[in-house]
Amino acid sequence: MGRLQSFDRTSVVQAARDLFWDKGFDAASLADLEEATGLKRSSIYHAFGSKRGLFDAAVEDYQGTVIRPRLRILTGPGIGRVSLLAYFDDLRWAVSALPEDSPRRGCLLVNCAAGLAGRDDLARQVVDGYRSELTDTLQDALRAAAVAAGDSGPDRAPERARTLASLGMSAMLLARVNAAESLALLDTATVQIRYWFPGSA
Amino acid sequence: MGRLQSFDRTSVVQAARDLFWDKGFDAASLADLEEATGLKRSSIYHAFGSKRGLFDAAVEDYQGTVIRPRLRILTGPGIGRVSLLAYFDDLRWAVSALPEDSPRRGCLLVNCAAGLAGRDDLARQVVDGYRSELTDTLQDALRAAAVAAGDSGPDRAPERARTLASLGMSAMLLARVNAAESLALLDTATVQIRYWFPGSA
DNA sequence: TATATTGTGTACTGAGCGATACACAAAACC
DNA sequence: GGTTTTGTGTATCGCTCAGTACACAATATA
Repeated sequence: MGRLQSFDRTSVVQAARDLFWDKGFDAASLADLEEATGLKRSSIYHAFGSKRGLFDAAVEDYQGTVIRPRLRILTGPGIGRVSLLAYFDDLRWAVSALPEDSPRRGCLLVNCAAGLAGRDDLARQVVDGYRSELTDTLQDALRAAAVAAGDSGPDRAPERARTLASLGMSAMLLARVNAAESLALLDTATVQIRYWFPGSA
Repeated sequence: MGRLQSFDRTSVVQAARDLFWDKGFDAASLADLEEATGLKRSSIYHAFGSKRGLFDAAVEDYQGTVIRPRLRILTGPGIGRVSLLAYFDDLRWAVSALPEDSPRRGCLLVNCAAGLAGRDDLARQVVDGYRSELTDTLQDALRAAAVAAGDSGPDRAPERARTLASLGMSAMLLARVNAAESLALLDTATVQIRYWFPGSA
């Protein structure tokens, strides 16, 4: 054995994550990453191998700490109408709670879709995995809501799931361009859900 | 007077446009631009002032040759249900007609939203202008369709316009990640339109 | 044809990039 | 405590970037 790591890996990865979230992979320089993480580049390269290695770790953290907890709302208690509304409410909170210039505006993976994913197969797979997981989870919740509402008509869940996923992704896309319109898109999602599944609230 | 420009400005701008469309502002280098346009950098700087100047010219061309002609479908003959379906049909054609590795996949402005627009106010304004023009135009067509259908209920045009704009933008976002899913989103839009305004086709 | 004006080609600049070499520091094991 | 193993700091690498200096080419005007 030898010397031990003197930094907390998680907090370093999350500092890098926030920087990538803010500026994207290309625009985040190693100098920026040194400043954000407090590490010298030798330590970064020793621990993560490359800028890309650190980015991949940041994406993994993002999935674990941002994406999955959010998706869990959809599958959690009240799966169906309630969980769908809670999901978009959570998204709405995330967009409106952050200051206009917060580094965490929007979605790291959505930004990635328009950038890295255009020329990097791995990034493309990650983004598409997120998309399909979101759509599938929305679809399950929509089916549960339809069952609870006694809806016995044709299965509209696939197209409704695509519509809701689309509203969520667009809202993330617009979060850094026009926060008010981003919120309007999320409100549109809840309006749709209430329209499909009329209820008390 | 002096020597005359020996190149066709429009074709140069469009070559640059396609490169920016493909790689984005940052990833498109001046060496790439020289190769794509056939111009040496002295000529580029003489004619456009800077890389950004060429980019702005490219965006302007993009709006004039891609965005506006497409929006004109929505306001043109058959405004309402027909024009809405034609619009998404045109978008669908654009996504499916291009080869998997075409430089023109997706939308220059949508890519810009996740990249440049995050740190550049001018780019942000252009992107938001596009968004609002798209939404407004969709809303007009939706109102026309509602009138034609004799729909006298509450005005659902605003939320429907947001939903359709969202589907269009998401489809552009996903065009480079998963073309099949991009098409599925566009199909979802036409399904919605047909659902809102039942008709013969 | 002489001159003024403008476009083009070549060669280069300084700055910033990701990545690395290597000496040194520190902790676990014998 | 000496040795081995591993983390950290400094200094720098080679490269690419956007942008520029300047000579030369070409054409409209006088």
